[in-house]
Amino acid sequence: MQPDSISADTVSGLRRALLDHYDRTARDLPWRRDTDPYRILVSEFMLQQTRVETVIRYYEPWFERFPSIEALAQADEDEVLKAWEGLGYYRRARNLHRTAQVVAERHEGTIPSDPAELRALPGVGEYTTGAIASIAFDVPAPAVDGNIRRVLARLLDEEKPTARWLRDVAARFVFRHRPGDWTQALMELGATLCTPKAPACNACPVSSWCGAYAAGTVEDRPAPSKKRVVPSRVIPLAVLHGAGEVLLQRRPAEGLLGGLWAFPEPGEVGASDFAVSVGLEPIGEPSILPEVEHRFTHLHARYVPMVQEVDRIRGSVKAEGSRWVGRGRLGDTALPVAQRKVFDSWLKSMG
DNA sequence: AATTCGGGGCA
DNA sequence: TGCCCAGAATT
Repeated sequence: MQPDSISADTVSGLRRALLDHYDRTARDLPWRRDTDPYRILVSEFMLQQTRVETVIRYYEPWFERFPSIEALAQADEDEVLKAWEGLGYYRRARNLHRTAQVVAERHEGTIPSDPAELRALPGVGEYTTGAIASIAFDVPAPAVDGNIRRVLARLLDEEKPTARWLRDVAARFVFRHRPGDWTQALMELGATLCTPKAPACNACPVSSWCGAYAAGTVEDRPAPSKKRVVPSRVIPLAVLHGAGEVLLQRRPAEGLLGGLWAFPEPGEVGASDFAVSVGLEPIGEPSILPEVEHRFTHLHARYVPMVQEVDRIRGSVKAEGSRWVGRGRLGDTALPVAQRKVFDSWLKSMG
């Protein structure tokens, strides 16, 4: 169905029914307590491709560390990544940090309400622009996330909603009187009733306006994307330790787990040879810790930790961006989940 | 338009 | 195991 073929009566009836339902049943989420732009900004960054239940554990602690956007702008990147540890998509954390700095330097510390200025901030895309503008500032800007995409595709019985189509439909549906609540009402519907599988159409407040419901195609809207084969990779890790500490290395800023700390990946080289290559003197024979399997979205990794004790007195590391950490001395070292498992496994092996 | 970015929860 | 989640940036 084309966006411009939606009647005005349909739009207004649908909006009223959905907002009434939202007013009665909206979940009490931490970022719905107020519309402080900094709190909304942080919530939208954290919620990118991440479930509400996951974000809740990180949300309030974030503001204890970084109570204001100025505090965030002045924080060290290590501390920012540590607060983000385990949340994934770590570029978001670095972008949020940079956004805070841009706001401090170019907007006098005030988050802009203008969509064009929001869109120019690092890590703020089309969706986040509309979400922040509407929720924090009551600007009637459309926003389309995964939930809203599904809801709109079903309402208009559209099998393959393109980005253009979604923009047009969302813009047509924007509610000028309550832009933020409207954005959230659509997302809430997708998260609670209009779910990908087994949607609760019998409980849906807008089923009488739903094209897919009328056509009996709800489960097929939108059409599933074609699946890709996820490659598997064996990744050896060098667990070099001495004096009760183990060597970690900062990963490059770009690419997988960028900016986080991890065990070095020696490639084809053995653990003892690798130790020598970074200026360390091996002590005794290398050993192996249990494999750690980890499934990234686009990669299935099998980490093979190769342990090698080294001399901490006679040698010193030549590798860039490395640090020694021991039991309970991780400090602001942000470790990815799989690396944390290897670290804990090493601790256990040391007694 | 297609890829690359984490991690967790659930059928 | 497969799927998807309050997506953005890059190509």
